[in-house]
Amino acid sequence: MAVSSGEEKTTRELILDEAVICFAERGYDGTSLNDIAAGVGIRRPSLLHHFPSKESLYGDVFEQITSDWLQRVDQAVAVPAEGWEKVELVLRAGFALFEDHPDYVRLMRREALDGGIHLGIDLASVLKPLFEAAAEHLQSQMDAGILRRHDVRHLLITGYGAILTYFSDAPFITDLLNTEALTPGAIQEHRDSVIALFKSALTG
Amino acid sequence: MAVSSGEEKTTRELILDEAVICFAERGYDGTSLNDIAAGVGIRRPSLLHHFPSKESLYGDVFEQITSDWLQRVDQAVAVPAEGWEKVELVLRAGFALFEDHPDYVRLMRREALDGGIHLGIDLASVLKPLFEAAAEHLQSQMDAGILRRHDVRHLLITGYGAILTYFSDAPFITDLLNTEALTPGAIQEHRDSVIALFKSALTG
DNA sequence: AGAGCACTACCTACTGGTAGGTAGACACGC
DNA sequence: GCGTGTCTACCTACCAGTAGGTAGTGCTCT
Repeated sequence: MAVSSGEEKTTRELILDEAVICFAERGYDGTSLNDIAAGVGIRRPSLLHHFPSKESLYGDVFEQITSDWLQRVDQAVAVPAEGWEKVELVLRAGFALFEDHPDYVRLMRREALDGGIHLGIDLASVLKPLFEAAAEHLQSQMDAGILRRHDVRHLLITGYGAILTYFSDAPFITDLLNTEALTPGAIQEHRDSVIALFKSALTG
Repeated sequence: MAVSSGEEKTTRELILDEAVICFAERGYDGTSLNDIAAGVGIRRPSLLHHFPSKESLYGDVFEQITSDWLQRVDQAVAVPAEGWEKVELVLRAGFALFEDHPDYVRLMRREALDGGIHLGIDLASVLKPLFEAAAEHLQSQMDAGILRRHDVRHLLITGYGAILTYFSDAPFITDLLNTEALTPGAIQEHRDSVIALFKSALTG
């Protein structure tokens, strides 16, 4: 074959990509190694040449996702802003992140659904520092009178639920709205709706 | 055995109860008929004497849940009230329903996650009439100037996500809050937080 | 006797994982 | 140049274990 101008993905990367899709779509138990291997175009034993076990493959998938995730959250949080503007920026960043990676969302949701710890993965320990940082920031803004008072932790959980659900339950919401939920336009509508809701609660 | 004073549950009912727990906890693929049978205290073939297949058992579980659900929703909606009061009543009814049956919530969430249609179950078609009725009611209240204007459908989806998530992701949220999420006190706190959020958006 | 219910024993299909082998790429001493 | 050894990446064939489901037996209660 002629030398390609673009870089080629390694088989390992192809497996990880396919695994994300399968695990997000059908869950850990609903996905067989045969499914993933077939998606890549190899046999199961060849897949197990790259990953020692199904569990370790799942662990690697999860690690990749969380690192992508945390990286983008850090970027979003680093933007200098105050009060409601900052909250809106973070909300928008959350929507942008999920819009780019709807599969990640469904996988995270499945993990949250299966409990704090599943296959050695402790979702809460990864997200807790972010949660606490956000809570303390919001609380200080409320104490300073910049934002209206609320129970910050429950407010954050409500925000988490409101955003995550739209993406994780997208197929269901598509049926409910009679519109494809994951089109940029539909996402934008929901985003603006959520932002308006929180704005009315936190400002004024 | 001596005649018990209370009525005894049939084996079929015991199986359904155990199946709800197992399917909610570990999902359809993660639950084996052996798990359910063991929980009831019988063997798998005995279970299959009462239900022709795993799929039909799941279907019956789901049907029981949705009928319980719709019944209680009808009760809640029937209460005469107007404007914000009505909204608050429905929100409270939703929390009460989920608090009584946290397993139902996780099962529904798994169903929503697996897509609108899974094993012949069409979740959206069951919930859509409710969704539409709620949307039209809210819209008419907004048109009459009783409630502040919002995109009602997106608002409803946000409410759905905010309430459902707290229960479906309870184990995860327990870790996040350092408090058992499903205690009456914790649920009440979250309920009040959600109600305050929507009140600030819909009134004033 | 017959219906209902639970049992043991068994089936096939498929799971994650292993064993062993092969084809090609690369480096080496001669 | 050329064999030799080693490495990677894939394959087929197979393993033990478990899944859902079936057949047939026997107990118990009416």
